[in-house]
Amino acid sequence: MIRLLLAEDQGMMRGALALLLGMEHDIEVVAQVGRGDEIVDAALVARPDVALLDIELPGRSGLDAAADLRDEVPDCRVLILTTFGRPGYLRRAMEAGAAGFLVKDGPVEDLAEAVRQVLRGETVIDPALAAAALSAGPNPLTGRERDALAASVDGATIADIAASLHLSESTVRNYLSSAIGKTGTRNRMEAVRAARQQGWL
Amino acid sequence: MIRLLLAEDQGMMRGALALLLGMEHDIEVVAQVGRGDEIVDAALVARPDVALLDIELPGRSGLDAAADLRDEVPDCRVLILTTFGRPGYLRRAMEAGAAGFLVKDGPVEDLAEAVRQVLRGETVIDPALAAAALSAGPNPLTGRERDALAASVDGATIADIAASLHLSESTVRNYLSSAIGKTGTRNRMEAVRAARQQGWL
DNA sequence: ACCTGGCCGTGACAAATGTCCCGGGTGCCT
DNA sequence: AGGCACCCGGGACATTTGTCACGGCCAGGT
Repeated sequence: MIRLLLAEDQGMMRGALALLLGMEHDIEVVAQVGRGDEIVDAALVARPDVALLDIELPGRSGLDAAADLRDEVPDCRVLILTTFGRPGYLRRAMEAGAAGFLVKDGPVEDLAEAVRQVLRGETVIDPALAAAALSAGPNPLTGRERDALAASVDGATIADIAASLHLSESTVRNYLSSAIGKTGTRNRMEAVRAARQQGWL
Repeated sequence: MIRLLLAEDQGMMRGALALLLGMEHDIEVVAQVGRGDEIVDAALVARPDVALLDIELPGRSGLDAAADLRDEVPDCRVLILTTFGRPGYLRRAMEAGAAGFLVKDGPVEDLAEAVRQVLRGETVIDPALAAAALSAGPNPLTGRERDALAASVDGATIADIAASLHLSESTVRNYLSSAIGKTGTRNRMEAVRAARQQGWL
């Protein structure tokens, strides 16, 4: 029996996946969580063989949780399941030690098979996505540029960002200008969008 | 047997829901589509008793499709299933003649029961959401203010918006300024965010 | 010891944005 | 006929944003 942990914030999706995977004769869902910061605790208790993690989770990113699992529950293989096949996500997932990366498009039938593959030690990745990730190159943004961009979502003003990062307004504008340049965009909003698209952020 | 049409863009979610609902003894999934502009055609062919529609769909909004169905396939009851329980969405769903409104949180078990309820002529709505929709009041934005806001997502400049709406830049700025005032925000981005949050847009 | 790159800041400037006036036109309701 | 709301535009103005040039600090690599 493959012991599976399932982390997904949308209740209906989580329930549906749990039911479907539980119907497989060789899979048993031993833990379900809806928040990223509950993953490690649940894994320590339930001792799953495979963790199926969404990326966008409240509390803690599934990618960060994957890195945590590698340290704290090394026997557990990680399979990332996400809505967005962003190159940067895939790259970060691999760096965090994930064994597989699936997007929520594509048929459900693949899911159980992917779980079995990662347990056999194989790596499962959509080939097209892998190519995109390689061709896109790594994240060119520095840490602070990322911070500034991330803080500027939802229409925060320069003053807001400066306050939230404890920086001067001039500095923030320099970082943002730099990020706009690196993303090849015309303003904050486009830069945020572009960075999101790539999975930087 | 309840004949069901399922419209949902995320392949895995669609597949999972189809399998789960198909396992119910009294439900048969007679059509699955992944785009909003395929809903009416599919319904005309499959003649479902109930249509389970996501809102955010490529091609055409599930809310618009619900209005279409009321006109073209009036026997078919509409049940809206959405990620975001936004007051404006609920309001628009009701105006489009939907018989029910579910959010994708909450247990899958409710789903089949909700389908049966709408078929019996009952209306299914989360009470808390209904209260929020009533207390929020109707959409205060005029048609053009909505257009201008919608066109300003993703960092379009005033010039871009003016071009895409065939308006002068002055006009666009006036509309945006008005929308910013009505939403009680400080700039475009906040206004867009606030309007989205409410389900205006 | 030097160079590089990230980090943090200032000042000045041009461009974009948001606000407040104003005008005219239309259609709808009373 | 008047009032009202929406549509469309112009002009002036203050504010915000984005760019550029320029400092200094610190860590790492050669």
